[in-house]
Parts: sequence; C-alpha cells; structure tokens
Amino acid sequence: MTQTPGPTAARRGRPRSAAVDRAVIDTVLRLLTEGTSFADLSMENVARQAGVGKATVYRRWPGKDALLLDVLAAVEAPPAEPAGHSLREDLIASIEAIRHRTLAKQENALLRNMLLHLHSSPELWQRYYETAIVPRRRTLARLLERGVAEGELRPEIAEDLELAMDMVAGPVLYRATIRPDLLQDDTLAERIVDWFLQGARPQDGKTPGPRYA
Amino acid sequence: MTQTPGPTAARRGRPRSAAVDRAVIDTVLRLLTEGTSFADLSMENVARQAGVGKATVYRRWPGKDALLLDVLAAVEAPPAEPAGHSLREDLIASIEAIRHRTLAKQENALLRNMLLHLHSSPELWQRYYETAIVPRRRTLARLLERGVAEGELRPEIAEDLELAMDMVAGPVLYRATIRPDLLQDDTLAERIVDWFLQGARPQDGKTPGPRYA
DNA sequence: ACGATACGAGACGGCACCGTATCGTTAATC
DNA sequence: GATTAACGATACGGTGCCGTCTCGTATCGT
Repeated sequence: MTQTPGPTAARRGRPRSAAVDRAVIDTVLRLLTEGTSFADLSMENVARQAGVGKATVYRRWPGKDALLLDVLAAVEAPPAEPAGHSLREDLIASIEAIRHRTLAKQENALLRNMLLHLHSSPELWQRYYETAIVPRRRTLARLLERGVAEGELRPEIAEDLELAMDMVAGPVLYRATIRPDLLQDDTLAERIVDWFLQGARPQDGKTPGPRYA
Repeated sequence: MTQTPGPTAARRGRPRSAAVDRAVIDTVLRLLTEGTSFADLSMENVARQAGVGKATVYRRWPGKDALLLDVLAAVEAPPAEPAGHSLREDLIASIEAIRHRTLAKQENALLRNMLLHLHSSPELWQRYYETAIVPRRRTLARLLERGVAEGELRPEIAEDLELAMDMVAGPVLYRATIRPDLLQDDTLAERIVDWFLQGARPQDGKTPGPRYA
C-alpha cells in the first residue's frame, strides 16, 4: 500500500490481498469508533482483531503512524456541494452537514483524536485537515463569496472570509467538540444561520454600529 | 490528599510532606505542557521526574485517574468577572480572556486531552468542565442577561442564552481547538463581538429577516 | 511443474510500565 | 528515647506491546 514494491512491473509470486488492506483499515476504524484512542491502538491488537498475521500488517505499513495515515485517506471525501437554492438555504444545508457529520461516532472519534495530535503529529493532522475539513470549508467560502457578489451580504465580508466562515460554523463546531449534548437540536443550523445573516446582510439605512454606554 | 487517613485526629509518625504533592502535580503539568498526552503519562515517569519514590505517589493516589483529578483541581479558577464598562467592552474582554487562556500552552494541552476523554472519562471531564469552563460561561451569561435587561440586546436572546453564548464564543473557541494559527490576531475579539452585536441588537424599524431568493 | 511471494499463526528477546514490597533513613508524637 | 509512619530508592513478578523471524500453506507468474 504505502510501499508497493514493484510499480506495475510484472510481479512474481503471490500478489498481496486487497481484502487484507480493507480488513485492517476497517478494523482500525471500528476500534476508534468504539472508543479506542490512537494511543491505545496497538499493531498487535489490530492484527488480531482483523484476523490477520502481525507480519502481514508490518509488510504494508512500517508502523502505527503510517497505518493511520492510510486510515485517514480511506475516509472518503464528502460529495456535499449544496449549491442549490437561496443563500440562506444553502448555508443552512452546509451547517447542517457539519452538524450531522460530527454527530456520527466515527467522525467524532477521528476529530477528537486528531485534535490531540494537532501539534504532535503535523503530518497526520495535515492529511486529516485536507481530507475532512478543507472541502467543507471551500464549499462554505464559495457560498459566502457568491452572497457578497449578489449583494446579499456586506462587501466587507469578502475581506476576511475566514472570520465570516468561523462566525457561522464556529458555534456548531464548538458544540461538536465541547458540548455534544447541545448538538441534538434539529433547528440549530437554521437558527445559527438566521442569526448570522442578521449581522451579515447589508444594513438598510441607519446602521446600528458599535454603541458605547 | 485524596485519602488523608486521619481527619484532623492527632496523627502519629512522620507527617506527609505537602512539598511532595506540589512536586508531583507540578511535574504532571510540566509534562503535559511539554506535549505528553494523558495516555503517555506513566506513574513511573512522573515519580522519577518529580524526584519522588513511586510508592510515595501510590500512597496518595490509587492510580493515574485519581492523580489527574487532583491535577485538574489544582489549576486555579480564574478570577475574571470583567463587570465594568459598556456591554461591548465587557464582551470583548470576556472573549479576549478566552483567547488568551487558550493560547497558553498549559491550558491548551489540558483542553485537548480533556476533549479526547470527554466520553471515556466523564468524571475527569466533569471536573475540568466545572473548573475551567463553567465560571467563564457564567460570566458571559450574566453579561448577556444584563444586556437584555438594559435593552441593548434583543429580548429573544434571553430565551436561548446557550445559543447566544455559543454564537459569540464559538468562533474563538473553534479557532482555539482547530485553527490555533488563526488565533494570534489581536483584534479578533473586537471584530467578533461587533459582528455578534450587529445581529443581536434590537432592530430599529424594518427588520431584514429571512429573505428567500 | 517450479520458483517466488504472500498468507495466518505464533515464538522470540527486549522493553516500559504496572502495583507491591523491602530496604535504611527521617521526622513527627508519646 | 521509644514508637510510628512517610520518605527515596530499588527490586520484584506480571503484563502487553514492540518488531523480527520461522513455520507450513496458498496463490500467483513462468
């Protein structure tokens, strides 16, 4: 997998079984979903649970980090791309997608483990970030840019798109990580987006603006 | 510590050294700050680093979890309570406090470790949540309630105070956990609060409201 | 058929940590 | 000064994982 010996050259002998790769990766995902942390994952136990020889695992991956790298690559990128109706509806769909994704045990387990290793394993984090976060974020960015272009959002929003994205996605992601119990609310995405838009639309006439007491 | 044998009864023999408690807890905090995760912390190494006998540690705490419980209790509750000037300024100070706290390595390490064990160690999470999160949250809640009472914020905000708090604190906490690189901006708290207030103030006249395309 | 390679199973030595016990020493109370 | 308990140090047996290696078997190219 990570180190296929011959490229596409006529390889001799018995070929590697693709079923083994799947079995190992599926087992890791299952264990993570069941609450095992990265640290508690052992090559030994993974091999045992997958019904696979330990040497077979080491033949494919030199160690746990390399295996985890492939596990992250295996969680498929989301199709997403709401790109449909009104800005409001698309934003709601986008936030709702985040909410649902982080409610799923597997995604949640991956996220929490990756957050712990954000600093200690930059390579792992990089892979996770680009697989799981960047696509969603790009979708959201395009939505906001379109909103600005069509005059539905204040022009200043385009100047710091990162902040705008965090203003609308931050609340749900905060709950996803710190208060998962408050994530059940089905109307959450809608209420967040409406609130966000209230401060994001062009001001008609008298702008309230920062008022000092 | 967790299990002082005699209450205040005239204890015989050599008394336990308070310096040992501090040395052990300080060592744990140091190791965590240096990047060691909860899982990688071993009683053996903690004792060694603290210059303390292993049995001495076990005399105070039955295991790692009990020790960590006391470590969490040792991070002092913040005085905070801005309670000063305008609503806007108090909100900014409150958000800015969150930003600074999560920029500190020790707080950051604790937060990340706790997030991973949110589900697996509810007792630990409980302690951390009440020590580190609840006080800040209560301050923020009082601020918003006061804002509503004085007519600076829309009355509906009082109906779901949790959501309001997450709307204003979510963005910075999102960055604290997932995008620490975007947390350096000194004007961040101010911009978030102003944006938040723009959607949180009472609407004068024509309310934009949800607009469908 | 035959050589090459992957397979599951598991033995191997080594290592870090677990939690307990045993030293001689130290600092309290009686 | 005798008793009592905590101290640092260190040894103890036990456990789980590491990464390598060797079996006998299965599956491919030639």
